[in-house]
Amino acid sequence: MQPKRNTWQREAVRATLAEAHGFVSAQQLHQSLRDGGSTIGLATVYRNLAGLVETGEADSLQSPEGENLFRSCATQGHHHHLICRSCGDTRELSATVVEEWTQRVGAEHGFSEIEHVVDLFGLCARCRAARSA
Amino acid sequence: MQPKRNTWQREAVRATLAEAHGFVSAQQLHQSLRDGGSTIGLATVYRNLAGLVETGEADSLQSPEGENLFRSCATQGHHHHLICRSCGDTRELSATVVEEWTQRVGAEHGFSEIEHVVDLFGLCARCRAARSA
DNA sequence: CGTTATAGTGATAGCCGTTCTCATTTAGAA
DNA sequence: TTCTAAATGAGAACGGCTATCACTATAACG
Ligand SMILES: [Mn+2]
Ligand SMILES: [Mn+2]
Ligand SMILES: [Zn+2]
Ligand SMILES: [Zn+2]
Repeated sequence: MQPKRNTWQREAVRATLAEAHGFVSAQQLHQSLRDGGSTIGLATVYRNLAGLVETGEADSLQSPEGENLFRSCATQGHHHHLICRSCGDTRELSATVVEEWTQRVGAEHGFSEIEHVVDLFGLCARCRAARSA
Repeated sequence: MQPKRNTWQREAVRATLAEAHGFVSAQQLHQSLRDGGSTIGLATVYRNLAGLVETGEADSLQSPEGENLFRSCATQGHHHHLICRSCGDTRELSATVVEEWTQRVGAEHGFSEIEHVVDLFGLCARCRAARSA
């Protein structure tokens, strides 16, 4: 395995991702960085986000619209998310019942190498209040 | 609500979708139609697929690669899928435990209007056998 | 230290799935 | 049959993302 060099770009992506409240897109992150005066390129943001996902430092998921979103999660291992589709506020979830269900269903149908992505999108209490105001 | 006209294009999409074994993309469906001698346009395929999804005649989901896939499902109401990522073979699933978990987690965090998409991708027994052969 | 090999960067072109535009066609009511 | 607007389809446009490649700068090495 080739050594990973430490660049200020990667550190900037890491830091800005950590500051974000919820899941953000690569483009949003890039814009935040540029707004903060950085000259980082968009391709570099994509590359470093992919790298952070690979090492497990960041999580990624598809939005319902098909865009890839990223987050620096507190939980280390496999977990799920409850995400406010309005403000992006995110709660990390563990779901033993879902894991078990996945395994059982896969076995029942003779499937292996089951991949499951279970992320919930909803409207948080704060955003619901703001909407009805 | 404006009346829906019956076109041979819509019927062709419906029929070809019904013939497909598993989930297919709009482009795949378009290609199948053209291969069968149809002169239907790609935009029309997209439009009619969207229409069929709206009326519940077809299901749609995102592949892990982000492409939208469509299927004419036997089950009418809300359900989930177990899909072979190699041959596309699809099993329809009901998942009471997942529904309950979704509701409970949403309530616990004060979220409403929870949207959950739970589709499992795996490798079916037949494809697993073929791979090791 | 300075030198150097090369991983990393970034402007930009390209890719691919999807949607939009708009002139033309056609379903279906009258 | 006539008529109107829903539907179509070729192609342009869009948006997210990846590939390209000349250039930069990290960090190993002397
Ligand atoms: Mn899980
Ligand atoms: Mn469900
Ligand atoms: Zn919110
Ligand atoms: Zn299979």
